[in-house]
Amino acid sequence: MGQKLQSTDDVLREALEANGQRFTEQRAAVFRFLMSTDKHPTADEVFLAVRQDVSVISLATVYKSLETLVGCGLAVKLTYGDGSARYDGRTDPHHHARCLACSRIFDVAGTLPSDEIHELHDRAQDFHVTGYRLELTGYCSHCADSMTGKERIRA
Amino acid sequence: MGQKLQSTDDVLREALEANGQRFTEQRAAVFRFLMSTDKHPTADEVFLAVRQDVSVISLATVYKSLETLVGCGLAVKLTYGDGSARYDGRTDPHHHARCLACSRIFDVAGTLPSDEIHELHDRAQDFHVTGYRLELTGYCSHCADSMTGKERIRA
DNA sequence: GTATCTGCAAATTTTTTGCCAGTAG
DNA sequence: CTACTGGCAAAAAATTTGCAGATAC
Repeated sequence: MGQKLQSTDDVLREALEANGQRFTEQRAAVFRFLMSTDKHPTADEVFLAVRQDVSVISLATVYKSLETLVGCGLAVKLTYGDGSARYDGRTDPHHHARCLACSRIFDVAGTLPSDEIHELHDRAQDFHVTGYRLELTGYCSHCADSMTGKERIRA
Repeated sequence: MGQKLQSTDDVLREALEANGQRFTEQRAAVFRFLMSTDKHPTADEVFLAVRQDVSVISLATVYKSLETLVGCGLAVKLTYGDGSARYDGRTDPHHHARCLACSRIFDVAGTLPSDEIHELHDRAQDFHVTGYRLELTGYCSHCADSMTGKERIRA
């Protein structure tokens, strides 16, 4: 709770200033929550969690703050076409695994080996690659257990 | 153009029947259009294109048809959190590259080498992997050309 | 002091749904 | 025949926006 060397708030303040934006309590609360969870919350979930932390914040501000964080490279927006976008506060390289049954998203450590990344750069001719995103699909252990095995056909 | 052995319609009919669904002219038109383009159209774009082909079809039906195709494994739904979902009729394994400037999506041939896929399976402990999706981000040649080089910072 | 940010409510955009008539099998 | 589909228009869900007052710097 106290101030450490380079607290979460400091990281945010620095990133915001680098992008010519101001540090506000609302943005800090959103950022703190994102950093504190390995869930991948929707804007609405962030809103519900953060409103307990900060007395007042509106959903619109949460949307704006999240967009600001993404713009500063402090968060990543994930979409799956099933309802709402999700936000990930982890900025170190990692992958995601999404359960096709319960839609939860799990982190998977690691990155592709650099030679594979080079290979991809080469294959994407005429395209200047700056990043990539890898998502596994399948079934989490919980959902896999509660299945007979017959429904697990569609990838 | 004419009917070959195993026409596009036949493929569709077969897939639909396998999933206990009926073959209809609307679904066929949507499917034909999806197969005929390497763009990655939104539902609305499919609607606009298909309504010229088939005399009457409604946007709601396009949505329903696309969802049916996805359910039969004949199309893939892609979302990027910037507006609408996009649909891809190519079902052979390939990757996508998305331009951060113009939002267009390009196909990138190939798959990950199988040892890398095994590696991913292993790393995603307790998760039954059935598939994956790899997306490159960056700038297409057209957008890269029209940039000074300074704006190309954010990945 | 001033440009930027927040909150509110209204607007937009995208997608889904209910219901009746039409049609595939 | 009968259940599944399509069309329509209305609803729902998610996200964005305009503006006035508050706030960071």
